[in-house]
Amino acid sequence: MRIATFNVNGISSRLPALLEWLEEKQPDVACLQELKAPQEKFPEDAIKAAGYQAIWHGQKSWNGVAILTRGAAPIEVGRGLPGDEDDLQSRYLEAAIDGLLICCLYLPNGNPAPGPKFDYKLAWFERLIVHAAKLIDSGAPVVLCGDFNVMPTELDVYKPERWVDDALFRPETRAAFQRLMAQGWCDALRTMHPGEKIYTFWDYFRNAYGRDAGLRIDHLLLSPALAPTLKAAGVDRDVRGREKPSDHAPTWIELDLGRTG
DNA sequence: ATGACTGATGGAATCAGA
Repeated sequence: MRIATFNVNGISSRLPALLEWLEEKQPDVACLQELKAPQEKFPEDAIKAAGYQAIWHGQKSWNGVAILTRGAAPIEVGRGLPGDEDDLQSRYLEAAIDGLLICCLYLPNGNPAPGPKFDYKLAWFERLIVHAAKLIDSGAPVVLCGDFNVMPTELDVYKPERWVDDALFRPETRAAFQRLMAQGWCDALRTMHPGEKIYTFWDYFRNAYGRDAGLRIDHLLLSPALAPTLKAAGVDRDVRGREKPSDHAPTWIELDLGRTG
């Protein structure tokens, strides 16, 4: 089973690129972030015509997440990250698919830091850590994936010294990510490619893609029950080099679910 | 160190992204 995460940076303007990629790679599951569209503006018909069923949580102007499936329909089990009734931002969606629990997230950017946006990022992170602990404890096969807006280590940044004060790389942010990982999650990309330079995002500024000035901020984390099924992982880098691209590239894993028994 | 680009909104200029 192939599962991908892709921050599309606006599903309306990215629709042609998204459909091209879906047709090409045919992932079984695609988690999307930054729809930047209200609930009623999700291009449901075009997605259906491409062979996918979808659930989504839209929001006007910003945020927005979706889960697409090619086989069985996604069964929604959660909308919005638990822990703060007043948080109205559309950043979390959870679905049961083929016996797996797929969690699609868009963690806040948090810049400028310090400041209220950074505080929101860290608070959101704490809620995620609490929720993720429950998922781990359940023993269920879980994929926790999306745009985490965190570079976990220096290897994940083209020029670490320039990012130390940035919300995506500050010590507090990296520490939060480490605490999440300490629950027992498997960072699929890093596990399959230890020590390798892998990026999932390149800024639109200054020809960042051409210079390979990238960041690894989109992640797929596997619960212990699923980690042994990991067969392959990668980034569809070329998608970032096409016409009207998102600033993120699709990032994916391949699971061999036959091995779960 | 910043924001050279891009998208959404709304119909120009501003916010947000990372």
